[in-house]
Amino acid sequence: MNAPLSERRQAQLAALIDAAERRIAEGGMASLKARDLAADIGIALGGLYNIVADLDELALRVSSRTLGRLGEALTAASDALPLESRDDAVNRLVAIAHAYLHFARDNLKLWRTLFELHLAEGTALPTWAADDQLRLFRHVAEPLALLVPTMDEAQQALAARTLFAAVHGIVTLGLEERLVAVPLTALEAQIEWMVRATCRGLGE
Amino acid sequence: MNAPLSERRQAQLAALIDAAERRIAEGGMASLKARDLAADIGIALGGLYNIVADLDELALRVSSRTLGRLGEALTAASDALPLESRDDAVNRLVAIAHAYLHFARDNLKLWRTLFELHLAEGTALPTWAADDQLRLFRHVAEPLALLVPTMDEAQQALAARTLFAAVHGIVTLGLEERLVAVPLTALEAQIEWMVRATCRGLGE
DNA sequence: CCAAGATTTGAACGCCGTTCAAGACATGAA
DNA sequence: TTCATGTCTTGAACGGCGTTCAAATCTTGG
Repeated sequence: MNAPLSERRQAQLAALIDAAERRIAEGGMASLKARDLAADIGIALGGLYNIVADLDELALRVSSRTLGRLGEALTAASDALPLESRDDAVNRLVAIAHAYLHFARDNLKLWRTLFELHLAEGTALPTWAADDQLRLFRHVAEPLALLVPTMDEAQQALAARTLFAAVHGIVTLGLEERLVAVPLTALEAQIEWMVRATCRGLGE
Repeated sequence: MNAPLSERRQAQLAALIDAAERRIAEGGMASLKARDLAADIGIALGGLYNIVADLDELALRVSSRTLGRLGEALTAASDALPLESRDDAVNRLVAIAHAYLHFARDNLKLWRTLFELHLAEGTALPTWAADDQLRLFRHVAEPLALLVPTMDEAQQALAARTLFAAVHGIVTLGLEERLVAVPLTALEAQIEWMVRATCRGLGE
């Protein structure tokens, strides 16, 4: 075992993130235990802190990976559709919203940890993590721009954010199993209804 | 100190919830520590578990109180407005949404703990807690019923839930300080825009 | 082959929620 | 009043957690 240091570290980091991702997918963020992870990748307990500053950083790295996969899912949903007419734009927004719902459902625990990261009060999140978030909004902003060409860019960004947030809220409550369960198809219908209504409202 | 047991217990429970509420309002759910709370109300550490089964139950009781206050805030916002025409109904929905935003902002940490309760996998939440949630949806359902009188009750309930969820999502992302800050007035405008657009969409 | 530096190790620390044997206390009968 | 009995309260102790750091182990250039 004598690969160059940095390479070895890189491999250890990747293995660690893999293990953490598996653990979170299985049992949520609450099951991210230092001792388990160290055992998973075959190092001593203290060794974790040579790879990663603390478990929060690790959760953040897993989240970044999850955000990446989410972005791919939204891209796949977008690219399948044309974007020429206003109708196309609306259909794309619906498709993106549906893709968001399905990603959240298929990656429930990982998706939830995206919003359970509580960075220690003072510290801001790394720029690479913030960038991932902005990329998501852009998925929405692109078709939206076609619907409201008169808005300036800041307004468009804000509108995209709002639409994203609304869909996010519906998905969040819809997948919250401590409330009355809503069938997936009903959830899809509600999301579509709400996106179309909002788009209609945009024109006025 | 010789009040009847149940009375004494009731007082201890109230004091405990008070202390927990103060702690959460100050530092979020993460600062709900058994030893601090025991000191706050002047009992021994172990004594907590005579009053409450565990800290989760305590967080739930604080949340119930918070939901109660939220309900009052929404009621106050509703009662200030007439409810006769369709326009009245829309205005009420906007007012309720705005009241929700302001409550969340003014009670940030307490409001957030409403959604951070992670009951141990298997156990369902007590009925008294579930009822509080349904009461909230009813605030939205009442004016909504006036807008869509043709829907049956189940459909109306679902629509109310969806509208509530959409507003909730906008508020959640809007108050998330790890993203770009959005001014309060902009948030209000976005919420109003989205509620009105949705209402317009309802008619079609 | 060795010395010096880098890396890994796991025992130990401090903090946490929760438990439970032991002590303090109240109550009613004698 | 005195004591026995049942109830409530106490805080030391337990097991588990994230994190640290002196010591052990490896790696490497001379």
